[in-house]
Amino acid sequence: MTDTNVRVRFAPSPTGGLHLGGVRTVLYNYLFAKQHGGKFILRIEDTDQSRFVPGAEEYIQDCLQWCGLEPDESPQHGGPYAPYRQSERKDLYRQFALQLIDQGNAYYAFDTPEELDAMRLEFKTEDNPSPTYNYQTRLKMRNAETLPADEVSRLISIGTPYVIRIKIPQNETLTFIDMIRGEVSFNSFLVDDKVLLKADGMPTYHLAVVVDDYAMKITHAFRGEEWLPSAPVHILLWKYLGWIADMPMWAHLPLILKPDGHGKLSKRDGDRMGFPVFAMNWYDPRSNDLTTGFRELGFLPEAFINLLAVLGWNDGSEQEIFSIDELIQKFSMDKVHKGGAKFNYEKAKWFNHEWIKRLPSPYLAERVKADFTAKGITVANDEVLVKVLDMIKDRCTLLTDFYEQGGFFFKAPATLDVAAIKPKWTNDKFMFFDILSEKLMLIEEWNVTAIEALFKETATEKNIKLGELQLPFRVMLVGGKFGPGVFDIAATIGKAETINRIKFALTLL
RNA sequence: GGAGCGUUGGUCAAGGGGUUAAGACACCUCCCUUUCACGGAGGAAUCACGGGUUCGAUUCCCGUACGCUCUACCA
Repeated sequence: MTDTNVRVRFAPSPTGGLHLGGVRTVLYNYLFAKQHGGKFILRIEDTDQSRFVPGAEEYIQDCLQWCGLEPDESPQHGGPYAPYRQSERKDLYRQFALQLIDQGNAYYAFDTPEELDAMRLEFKTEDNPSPTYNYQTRLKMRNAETLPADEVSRLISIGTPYVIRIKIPQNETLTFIDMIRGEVSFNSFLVDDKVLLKADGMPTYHLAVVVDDYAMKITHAFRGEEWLPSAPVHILLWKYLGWIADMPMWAHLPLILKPDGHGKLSKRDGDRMGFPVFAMNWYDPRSNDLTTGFRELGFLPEAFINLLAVLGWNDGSEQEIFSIDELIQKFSMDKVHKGGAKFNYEKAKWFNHEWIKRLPSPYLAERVKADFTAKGITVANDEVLVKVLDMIKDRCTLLTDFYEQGGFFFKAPATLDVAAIKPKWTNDKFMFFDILSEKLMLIEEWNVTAIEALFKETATEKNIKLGELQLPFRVMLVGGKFGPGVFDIAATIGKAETINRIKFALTLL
């Protein structure tokens, strides 16, 4: 399966946070490249200067790094086909637009935005609510198809703003093989004369993607399903530019849908329903909005990758948990679903839980420590932290849960759930714990068996059922009704701390 | 409106002419556990609808419905 010629790319435009669907596209690109021993390229499609957002490009690179999906060639690291930022390749595109004009496959157009609006309004009917610039309407517009040649030259020479549009043939069937959907075909009569080169001299996506995919020797192009309708434009471009033999294989990925209702999943849905949509925290410098990401919410990159991989793909077996290496080995585009999938946050969390359970605690400790520190807990001894993580892993779904589930090992609980024990509290129980704290003092070998034995022995002496005492003991040490075995907790926090917590609790009861 | 794409339990999905139509998440019941979890056992689908083709269709073909995407000098 090795084909070192394989070259794929992720080509985002740097306009904001990196969406789930974007990361999945990256992932599929990455898996495909690695599987074939090829190259994965990051190319920044920043041809729309009005949508430029400072920091967005760096943010994308950081996300890829966090996910472990680092490109072989990128703006940051360079590569044999640099530059990898379309704004820096600006001059390249014009010559091909001009070539298309020479060949009669494109033409100059001088219509102002207002004139275009007027056209759309004029031709708008009930049957055709969105008229396009096409073989019919172009005859009624101001362009090189309707103006005499000398007028066109004159307009250009006096600096009239113009665009270059592709001249779509009137009736041609355009077909290609999609790696996921099989044969897909379109008739050109419904395709419009897309702008190739904008008035500011920048190419549109359509021109740039074809020129760059060719220039960068891209062999396979994976993108979201929303691009399917513009495929015929791209096919025509590959053809007109004379590169059709080098056109990449395409795969149009199914969309990730809203959990409720229908439609593409958006950042808004996440805000609305309380789950992340972006890979990492994204701070928008224009609106001052901070959007929480999967990373900051406590997701492991391993789990994030895993859940994205199986959102629309599976290997046909019952396996659901895949490491990146397994994915590289097993991923295959023809097993990608055709239909979109609704995003399910509950299931997403389940994947994280599974990964927490599987990953070794020392590894987890590295990722949990910072959260502990930020929340005011200092871990003096890493070994203790690892031991604690071993004990509480099963009850942590997100990395941030470790604080809730394990904080009391390092710091006495700030509040005790006394309401949980008060109703059944008796003076005998008070006496029990009072005596217990004295006796615990005398234990020489502080370990689970010693503590448990002493606890039972004292309970028998006081003639109280063990079950009646364990819950209060737990609340004293933990603060609430949760956590691993009480005696394990006592053993871990140490003699002095255990006694202190009992004594303090007794003052509240 | 048009075009393209899609449609297996609430969700993710396996399967694909003859099956008891896998599995997972969520939910419910029970077991384990004198905490909370983990773990274990159960529980739900006339495979969107209508026509064909066929001895037989969830699976193939054609329609219909529904949904989504696109229909910008945005990607």
